Amino acid sequence: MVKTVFERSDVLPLLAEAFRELGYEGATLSRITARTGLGKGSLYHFFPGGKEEMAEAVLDHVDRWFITHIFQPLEEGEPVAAIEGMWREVEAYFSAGRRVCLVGAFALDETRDRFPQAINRYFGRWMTALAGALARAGKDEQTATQLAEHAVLGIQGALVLTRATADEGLFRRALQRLAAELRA
Amino acid sequence: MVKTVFERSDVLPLLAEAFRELGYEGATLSRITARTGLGKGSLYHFFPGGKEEMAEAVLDHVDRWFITHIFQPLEEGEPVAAIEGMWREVEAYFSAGRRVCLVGAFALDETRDRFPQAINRYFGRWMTALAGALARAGKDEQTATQLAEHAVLGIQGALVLTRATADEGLFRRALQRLAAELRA
DNA sequence: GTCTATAAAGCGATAGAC
DNA sequence: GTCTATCGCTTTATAGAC
Repeated sequence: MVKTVFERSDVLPLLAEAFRELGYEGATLSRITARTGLGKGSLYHFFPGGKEEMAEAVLDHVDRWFITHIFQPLEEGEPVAAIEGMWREVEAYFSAGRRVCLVGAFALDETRDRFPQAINRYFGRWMTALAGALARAGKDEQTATQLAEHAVLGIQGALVLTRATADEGLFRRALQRLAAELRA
Repeated sequence: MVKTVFERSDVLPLLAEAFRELGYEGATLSRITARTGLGKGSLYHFFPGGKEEMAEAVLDHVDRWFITHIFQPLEEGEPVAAIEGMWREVEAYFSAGRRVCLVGAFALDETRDRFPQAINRYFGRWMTALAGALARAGKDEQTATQLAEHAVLGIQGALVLTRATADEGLFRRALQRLAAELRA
């Protein structure tokens, strides 16, 4: 008999994908088991707190990815290059709109009330980091803040609409338009 | 004993609110019962197809509201006034971002695959109607289409971000910015 | 670390009295 | 049209063998 042994870090991406596609309520343990290949025993071994701890770990995992690839470059790097890099990373990460934003999806329904700090922190840091980069790139504070809000909001909207219409071109077009608005 | 008697049309708004706040999976029959005040017997009397028929009826109910208050004015009315009216109606309907878009929420997770036509039709008609109004207001076809996409996407993104950050000012600011972009 | 078996609770749905 | 009782199934979670 073949028995594959996982580490916690191997499970997180699969778990994240399950929550993204199914939502918190829709991601039942049996479906998670089917997608990850791990039995309940293993899942509860890694996440003794059950489903809620799984979602917490996934939110943290996503947050760390964004800190490394998006937030820190915006906060510390050369602003114009960091902003252009952000658009590339976003398009790749969300797979041209086929993939949904886990944090945005959690925000929409009652799942938000389970993880309010994580959700608020993610979007707050994204907007603050982007506004900071825009300010360093020469925008005045108020314009920078408003543009950052506009850009992050536009990404979320593009994800909703891409999934709703199944038009992948929409996501690409939206990102290009948003990027242009930040350059202007 | 007091027994309140409902009609199907009385139930729909309550049902819509439940699906909006809880999502399709999160809206269990017991929670629906608690929110509507109707027992399962009554619910199944009105919706013999069960939960799926309830959601279908709610989607249809929402669609009809938008047709009356947003789509038809955009399609048939004086374009500039209709577009300004749309912003007012949207701000009121979504209650300054406290209320979520049912169709957008359904689009994000696997619920989309239950009601793909309804979801696609809603956003498609919204964008087409708005693009038409923009064209009649003087924009060239391509600009009109792109602006319409941009506006509808922006509304959805504003809803996600408003719920995520609990900042109601964000929704108002976003609508004002989007309205200005359509006027320009 | 993985699995299977099992518990208790909740799920959507149905039946039938009123 | 409303209610309660109940069905069969799935849910999250636990226990214990390996």
